Amino acid sequence: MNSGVSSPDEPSPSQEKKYDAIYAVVARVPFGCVATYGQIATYVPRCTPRQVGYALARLDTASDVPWHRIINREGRVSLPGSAGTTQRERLRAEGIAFNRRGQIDFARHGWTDDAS
DNA sequence: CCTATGACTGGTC
DNA sequence: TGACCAGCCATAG
Repeated sequence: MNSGVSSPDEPSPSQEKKYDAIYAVVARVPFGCVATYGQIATYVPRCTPRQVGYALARLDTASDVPWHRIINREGRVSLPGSAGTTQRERLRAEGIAFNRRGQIDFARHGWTDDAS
């Protein structure tokens, strides 16, 4: 029966599923490569870069998703504080190098979905 | 219900 | 390259 819960459209699972699409694309990024929020949003219909950033922000640093491979269009980490430092460390551990300005060269590590 | 903010992007100057 | 503006969706108060 009712159990006291109406659950008209159970929003909880629905939202998680939507984020799952974003995580799936992020997980598609190979080792030693990086992608931008817009790039991820491009692979997820009805999803905007804002949404991607929000989905990743809701993630945990110990998540199974390689969120550290996601950077902004400037080729730089957008995470504030220690979180950004941690991301740089991870990228560095994957063989990703930074420019003189601390930016990543997309021509060198820019991920392309040519394997789709 | 409305307003404000955010791990953003694209176009224009 | 950097600054400004508008669009986008979700979460928080």
